[in-house]
Amino acid sequence: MPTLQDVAKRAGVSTATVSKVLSNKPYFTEATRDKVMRAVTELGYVPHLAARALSSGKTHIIAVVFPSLYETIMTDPLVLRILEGIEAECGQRGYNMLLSTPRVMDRESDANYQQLISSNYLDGIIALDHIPFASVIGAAKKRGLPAVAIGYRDTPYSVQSDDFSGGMQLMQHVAGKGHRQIGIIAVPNDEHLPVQHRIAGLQAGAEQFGIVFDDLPRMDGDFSTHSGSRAASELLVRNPQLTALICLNDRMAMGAIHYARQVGRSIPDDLTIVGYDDIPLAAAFSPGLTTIDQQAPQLGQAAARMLMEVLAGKKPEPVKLPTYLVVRQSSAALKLLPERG
Amino acid sequence: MPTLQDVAKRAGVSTATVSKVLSNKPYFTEATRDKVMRAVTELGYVPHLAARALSSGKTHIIAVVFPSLYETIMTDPLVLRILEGIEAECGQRGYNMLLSTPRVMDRESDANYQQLISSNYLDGIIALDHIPFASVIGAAKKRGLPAVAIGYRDTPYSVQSDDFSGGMQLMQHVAGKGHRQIGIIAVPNDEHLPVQHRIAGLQAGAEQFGIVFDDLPRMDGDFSTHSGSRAASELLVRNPQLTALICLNDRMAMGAIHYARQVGRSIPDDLTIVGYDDIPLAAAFSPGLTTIDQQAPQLGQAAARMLMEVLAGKKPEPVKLPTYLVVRQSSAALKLLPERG
DNA sequence: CTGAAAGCGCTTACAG
DNA sequence: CTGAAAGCGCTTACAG
Repeated sequence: MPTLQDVAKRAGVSTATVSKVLSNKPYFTEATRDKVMRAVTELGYVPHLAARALSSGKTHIIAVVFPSLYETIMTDPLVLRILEGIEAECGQRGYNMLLSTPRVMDRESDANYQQLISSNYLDGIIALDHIPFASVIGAAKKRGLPAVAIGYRDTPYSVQSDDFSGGMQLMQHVAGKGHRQIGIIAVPNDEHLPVQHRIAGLQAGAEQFGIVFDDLPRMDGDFSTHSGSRAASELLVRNPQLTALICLNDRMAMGAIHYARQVGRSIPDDLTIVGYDDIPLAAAFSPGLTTIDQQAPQLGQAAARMLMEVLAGKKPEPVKLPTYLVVRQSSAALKLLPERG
Repeated sequence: MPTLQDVAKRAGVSTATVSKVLSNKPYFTEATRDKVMRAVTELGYVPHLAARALSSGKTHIIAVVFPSLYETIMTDPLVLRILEGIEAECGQRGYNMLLSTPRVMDRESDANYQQLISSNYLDGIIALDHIPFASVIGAAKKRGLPAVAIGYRDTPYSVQSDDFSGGMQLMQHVAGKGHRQIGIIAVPNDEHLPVQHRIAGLQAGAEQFGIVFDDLPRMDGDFSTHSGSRAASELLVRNPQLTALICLNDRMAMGAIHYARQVGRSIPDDLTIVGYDDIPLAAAFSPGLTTIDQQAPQLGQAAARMLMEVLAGKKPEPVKLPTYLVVRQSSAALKLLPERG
């Protein structure tokens, strides 16, 4: 492989000059540039990134960190959509993304992560920092690594989805359809920061309709479809009067629908079920899932863009992205049942 | 940040010795090792990976390459599952994964990719090399970069799913249920190598049942749910006699089911629909989707393991992973309709 | 506008 | 078993 020295020799200039031309530093004449560029193409020269990294301190690699608590984060379709947004932005700017998925309960995995952020391999990180008791951004900050959090972490640079509004929109939709007997399927508050905000939003929405939120039955899962089925089962068995279930992600909603159908409930005639996230399959599900679009790709893109600004020495403002209610077929107005007796 | 020199000074040895201890080269005394390790922990030393890369030629980074033809590859749940397998293996071995998603029809994106594989940044690559006319592995081989293909590319190192058997299992299941009027929803053969093998498998399966495969109506989509709906619509409008649809991925199958229900067909009573892949949501879908489990995580893991062997100087044999039929509720035996007239 | 030279932080023969 | 020294391929003040 040809080196920068080879290029310099061929172009008849110094390595310093080649370096400056390649990194577009001022100033050199057009003639020099031409000579250099010709040599570059003739030789098929490609910069040695490790060498460049060592001498410049810049690697053009950013890490995308998706910590996981129990199951691997890779089963979550939302992750892919966020990645998509990050990738789009990084690709354009010539940055590469390194994927890191530390399991926060696993000492070895965590040690790997600590190594990585101290290794001078990374120009910065973007972290989906959702787990309350295990901040992945904190460690990066301590090392002085530029970092952007997707979430509610207390860092200078963060992008958030407006989970509070999302929760409120969801409750307003369901309560607005006349439902009062509403079951909540969430995850434990202390495991997921955005869920805390969604719950607060649900609560605010409930108040508007005179519903006492704390009286609504709630069952927590772990975001998996399976846990959604299980939670739905427990809720419905204990509270047969429920006419609607609000699930705080789409996969649990799909699991809930699956269960409800198995026991003969028809969605939405018998039971309204709504989700959160608007993953790609929410539209294809039958019935189509009413849910909250939390703009996952835009979230990723905003985070990447923010990190690029930080790397450029700017001080970008925090970003909060709006959420949108997407109404499909899994929710319907409450049917007035004939009075009993 | 402390350097290796600092460690050497503190431990009272040379940098060469520290380097050897850290990389576990023979030979040094236990006493030396202790001195060095103590200095390492006292100083909180972490190796500078770019420096190490420059002098050793090893980066401990491998690229995972998912080329995409049209839409971003990131919408495919299968991708995440393959990544999961690769990640599991790499994490254990101390390798980091760089994600690269070149759009093969986009010159700039492709140029980025070419740069990356020539940049000395990568110890090797794993590529999902499914697009017939655009080999992503070829470029890597030319650069002498160790590479493992997931797919049918003609390279020394590859792992494949047994798509032929998968196709055959699917057809055997459907034809075995008595269906003869079967519609096929695929993607164009010249866009996806595994699909060519699945089609061949379908054909072989059909023959066993005396079905002339080429007479079966076929409609191609692009793997998206939406295209599945559209393909189902075209097939069913033109061929109302169809009693089963075989779709070559789960997302198109879900789209097909969605459409079929909208026009009043009941699945599976009225129409059998099967998919391929067994993505996580296939089980939660209603009805549960009959499909082929192509062992995506294992595919990724096998590829990563194979690459590690190549990097260790071995010459691993190609791997072909079996497929499994997963029977759920979307397929049923053909009902004998009352004779006409 | 251009170049000589030092230096980034490691690893690796080589000699002892 | 240990160390001195060269070298990996760039970038960056600095001088001119």
